This record gives sequence, C-alpha cells and structure tokens, in this order.
Amino acid sequence: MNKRITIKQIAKALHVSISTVSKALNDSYEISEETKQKIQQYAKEHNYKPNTLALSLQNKKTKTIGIIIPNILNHFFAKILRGIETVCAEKGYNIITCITNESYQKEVNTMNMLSNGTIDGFIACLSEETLKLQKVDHFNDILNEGTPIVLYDRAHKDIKCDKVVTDNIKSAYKATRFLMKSECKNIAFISTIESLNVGKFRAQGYIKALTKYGVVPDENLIIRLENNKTLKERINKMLDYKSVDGIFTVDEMSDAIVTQVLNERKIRIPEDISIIGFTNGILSKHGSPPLTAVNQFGEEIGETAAKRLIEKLENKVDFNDIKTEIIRTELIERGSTKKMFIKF
Amino acid sequence: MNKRITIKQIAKALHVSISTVSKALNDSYEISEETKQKIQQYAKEHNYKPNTLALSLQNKKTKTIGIIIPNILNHFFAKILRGIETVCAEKGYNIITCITNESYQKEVNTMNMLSNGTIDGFIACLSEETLKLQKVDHFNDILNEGTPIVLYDRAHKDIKCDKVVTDNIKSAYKATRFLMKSECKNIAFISTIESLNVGKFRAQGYIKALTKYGVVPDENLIIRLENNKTLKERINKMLDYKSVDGIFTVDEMSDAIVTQVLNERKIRIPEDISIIGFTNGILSKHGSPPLTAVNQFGEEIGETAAKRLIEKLENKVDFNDIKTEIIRTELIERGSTKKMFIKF
DNA sequence: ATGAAAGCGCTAACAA
DNA sequence: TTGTTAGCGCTTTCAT
Repeated sequence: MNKRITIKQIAKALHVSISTVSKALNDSYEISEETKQKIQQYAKEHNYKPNTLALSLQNKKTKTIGIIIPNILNHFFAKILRGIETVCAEKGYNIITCITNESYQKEVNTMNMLSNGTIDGFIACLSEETLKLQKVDHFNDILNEGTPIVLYDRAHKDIKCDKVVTDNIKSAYKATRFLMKSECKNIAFISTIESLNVGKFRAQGYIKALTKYGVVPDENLIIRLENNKTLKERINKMLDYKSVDGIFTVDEMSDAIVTQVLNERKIRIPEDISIIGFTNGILSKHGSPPLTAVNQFGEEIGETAAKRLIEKLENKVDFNDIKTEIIRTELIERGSTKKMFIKF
Repeated sequence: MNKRITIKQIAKALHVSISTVSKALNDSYEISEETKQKIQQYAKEHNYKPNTLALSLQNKKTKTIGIIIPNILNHFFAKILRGIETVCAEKGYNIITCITNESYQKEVNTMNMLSNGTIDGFIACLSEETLKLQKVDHFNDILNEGTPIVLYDRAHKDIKCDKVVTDNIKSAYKATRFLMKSECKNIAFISTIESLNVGKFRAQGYIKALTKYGVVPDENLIIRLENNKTLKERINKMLDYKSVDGIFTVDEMSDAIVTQVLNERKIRIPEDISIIGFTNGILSKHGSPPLTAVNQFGEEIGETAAKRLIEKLENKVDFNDIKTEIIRTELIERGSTKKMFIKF
C-alpha cells in the first residue's frame, strides 16, 4: 500500500520547511530553481496529490456544483445532465449529482446537506411534489445564504434566481398548428404531467392554437392527467366518442400508450391519425413509425444552466443580476404525421 | 444576505469558548443542560450548519463516493446510477458523478482528480476506449493508495478489486436457446459492441448454445461490429443471403436498426422473424411489437455495487477481501418472439 | 462544567 | 531564498 503523502512529509524528508514545499510545488518565484527541482521531483516520485479538501477549506471554494435531478431515468434529464457535465468538466468543476425521485422531502434534505460548504452552487429542477405543494422556501433560504442557484426546466415564480427553461406554450402552439396544417380536423391533447407547470403550459399552447384558427376546443378531446393509471381507458373512451385524426401527446409516456392503443385498434399512423410528441427521446427516434416531435435540446439547456452558474461563481456577473433564458425547440418531422399541405 | 455562521461566531456571541460550543452542539455530557440549551437555540435561530469540509478534513472521511459512468444517455447506466444513488442516500453518502463519454483520458483525469481526499471510494465502469487500449494502471494505482473501487458491468481481469457483473455468456446462451426452442432454424447474431468484453461474451454464449444443440454457427449470420456505421447494409446483405428466422441482438442500437430494416422489407415480427434483445431498455418495453429481451436489473447492479463499497468503507470487510458478484438476468417474453413449443 | 491548545492539509503574510 | 506563524472550521485531549 502506497498511502498518499502530504506536504508535511515531503518537508520532513527533504529537511526544508512546510511553506518552502508549498511554494515550490506552486512554482513560486521565491524559491530557488534547485530546491524547486528537488521538491517537485520528490513529489512526483511519491505520487503527491494536493488534498482538495484542505484547499477548499482555505479558499472557501470547492469548485464543485450540486445538481438536483428529479428522475435520472427520464431521458430528457439525462441529456440535461450530460450538457451540465460537459461544461463543468471543461471549466474544471466537479458535480455532485442528487436524485430526488420527485420527492419534496428528499429535495429539501439533500439541498440542505450540500449547502454547507460542500458545493459552491446549485443547478436544480423542482420535484413534482414540490411543485404540487408549492413549497419553495428551501430554495430562497439557500439563496439568502449567498449560494447561487440556477433552475432548469421546471421553475417557479417565487424563487428569485436564474432560470433556463423551454418555451412550452409556444412549442405546443406550433406543434398543434402543424397538425392543423396537415389537415387534421379533430385534434386531441393528451398529457400525464398535469401536475407540472410545463404540462399546463403545453395545454395552454394547444388551446391557443386551436382558438387562434377558429376551432373551439372540445373538452372530450382533452385528456389531462397527473399519471398514466387510467390513461388507456380514457383514450379508448375518447376514440369511441369521436373520430380523432390528430393527437398531440406532451410526454413520452402518453405517446407510448397512445401508440399501443392505436395499434390494438388497428388504426394506422399517420394515415388515420397523425401524432406529434414532445421531448424527442429515444422512443421518438426509434419507434415505428418514428415520431414527429418537439425536440427540446436537453444538452443545450444543461450547458446554458452550467455556464450561467459558473459565471456567477466566478463573479463575472453580480449575484442579484437574475435572468431567465429560454431555450428554443424545433419540430422534427418524422413518419407519424402526414406531409403538410394547407397554407395558412 | 444571511451568511452562514461558524462555531467561532457562536462562541463569541455567547461569550463561551469554541470547544464549549462544539461540545454543546454535539450534545456532549460534559456540558451543562443550561449552556447546551442556550447554544443549541442560538445555533438553530441563526441557521447554523456544520461545515462538511472541515469535518471531512478532520475525520479523513468524506462520506462521498465517486461514480464513473461511461455514458449517461445509456438507459442501462441510468438505471445503475439510480440503484447506486438509492443505497448511498440511505446510508448517508453523497455521490459525485462523472461521465467519461467512453474516453480513456477523461477517465484517468477525473479519477486522479477525485482520489485526493474528495471521495472515499469509487464505483466505476471502464470506458470503451480503456477497454480497447487495455490500459488499467490508473485503477491499480488508486487501489494501491488504499482507495477502494467496485467495478460494475464492464470489468477487467487485471484490476484486483470487487466487481459486480452480469453473466453475459449464460444470458446469451439462454436467449439463443429460447429462439431455438421456438422453432427458429437460422438464428442470426448482431452486435455493435464488439469492442466491449461484454459484447464478446454474449457472442460466446450464442455460439455455445448453437453448438450445444448441434447447430454449426454460420459466419454469414454473425455480425460483430464496433459501431453501427455499416450495420444497415450488413443486415440487408445477410437477409439477402439466407432466410433468417430468428435474430439475437445484443445491444439496443442493433435492435432498433434491425427492426427498422425488417419494417422496410415488410418482414413481420414475429411471424417471419423472431427477435430477442438485450438490456431491456425503454425501446424494448414500448416498441411495437414490444421486444422479448434479456432483462439486466440495472438497479440491482447499482445497489449491489454501492452496498459492497460501503461495506469496505465502513471496514465491515477487509480491503483485500475481494469478490465478484454476478447479478442474475431474466428473459422477458413479449411480442417479438413466437410462443415456444419445442421441448428439448 | 468550561476552556486552551493542538492538529487535519494547506496557503499566505510576514520575518529572518 | 527560506522559515515561522496564523488561520480556514471543526474535534479532541488535556488542563483548569
């Protein structure tokens, strides 16, 4: 066993003082070339690595960022994490990743646990439960302590900090309009994320588009749930009720289940019904048929959030200079929608 | 701004010594109830949180674990991460997640960066490049420093540490046998992960099963690639060559592309060709038809690895007591294979 | 019951 | 050019 060596041990071995070693290792001009050589070589030979903890304690900076993720199995969040990681690695920051599993309590606990010197700042996304309970004091407490936070995707108006979000209303509006352009007359809306504000925004965009083009939203074609328990039966009921020819699903779960139901009922996509999804995860790309979907650029969201936080940490912008960045989306046309031909 | 408070400030404010405060906050029997009360209350009011860094420096323990993940967009790894996180959170450990993006250099850098007091141990998976280069010294160096490592999924025989892996040979054997049982005569093997040892093992299992039941492996039905660049054309060539009636795809990418090609050629699944996949990710469950697949229990792999590492960290087992744990798999029968009827 | 002091590994101001 | 010392926030031993 080749235990780690400290500056103190080097000093003793080489009969110099601790500070000489410290300076030599930091290549200080104060130290003679000769001594530097000697010390640096000894350090290398003995595989010396400075103890990050001690440095952090000294500098009051840890160069690590806490990442709060509601659910890592969600491909969208995985993409965001990748974006964050890329930027952080580039700029020399480590990340501590915490998964809240959509739980309020877990979110509060981990954030408190980390905001005591372990991390310099947070990049966080509210859990579903937090959003339901509307309790966001823990965020404001941490901000008050002087720890910067950047919120991504799911934000909350009562938290006064930087945010990086998607323009859900506009994206949903465009997706719905696309369906209308491709001659769909009865366009349904399906969501299992009604508990999230992003889910509500997408519904707003859908309704806005219909209304704008003179279609009165039909309650029976709108399914807004907080989970997918009763979804299958709701879809079947809806399809019995009216001959839908377009469906806008705003989360991947809805998309998967709709596709399944349509297959079961031998309804063809897109010949009988067109579908547009949201998020553009693995299922969209590789499903059959591949899904026309609103692509969210998760990596870009992550990168933007990380860049913003690091700016703050490095005092390139003032702590109280707060902004919300909106990341574009794009509609990726694939096989689940007909080629559009109506001009508006 | 409500800056964090230290023990020292409490001491000053309350006109007691630093050590009294420390003891009071730790509920020491040495301190009078009265003083304790006073100090604890003050601490609570001022939202005192002990500085983790200082504690770690003192204890030589950080209660955080470094997680090395080759690619977070891979759903299997995401599942493993979730398993790790669950156990770590339960036992009070934080995790620092690092993504290597399958790069050797990134793996070396991050592991070196963290193994200097930042983390107590590693849970790691070798990057593809590391596996190709067969350079694993960085792992052994870290082990030599006394930092425990648990390797998951992709391991390497030259690294002497705990491992948690899947029995790839056996799983592939069973999957292949299943295809044979369901009357497939010409079973193809498709892999785009030939660069990984797990990929090679799966091929071995496939060949073993064929051989065992008297089938001579046909080179033309075996596609072993290191990526998916030429996959589509290779599959088409193979299908032109011979009427395949069963395909064993050992990674999700292969599965997605095979399905696509079969759809294009109007070949029905499972009527014309049965498919079995590996890993059982999102695509398997929600594809159409849903894919019969070898399920890998990623969460269990993660949990097992985390438990093992924490045992080591808490000295429940000796550092040199090394073992390899093999996590079961199961074959999940879905719509991409015929109901089997041959008895062997 | 309370406090002084040393030390975890390191940096930096100051002294020699 | 090199060394001494104090201090980052905390625990712990040893006095008082």
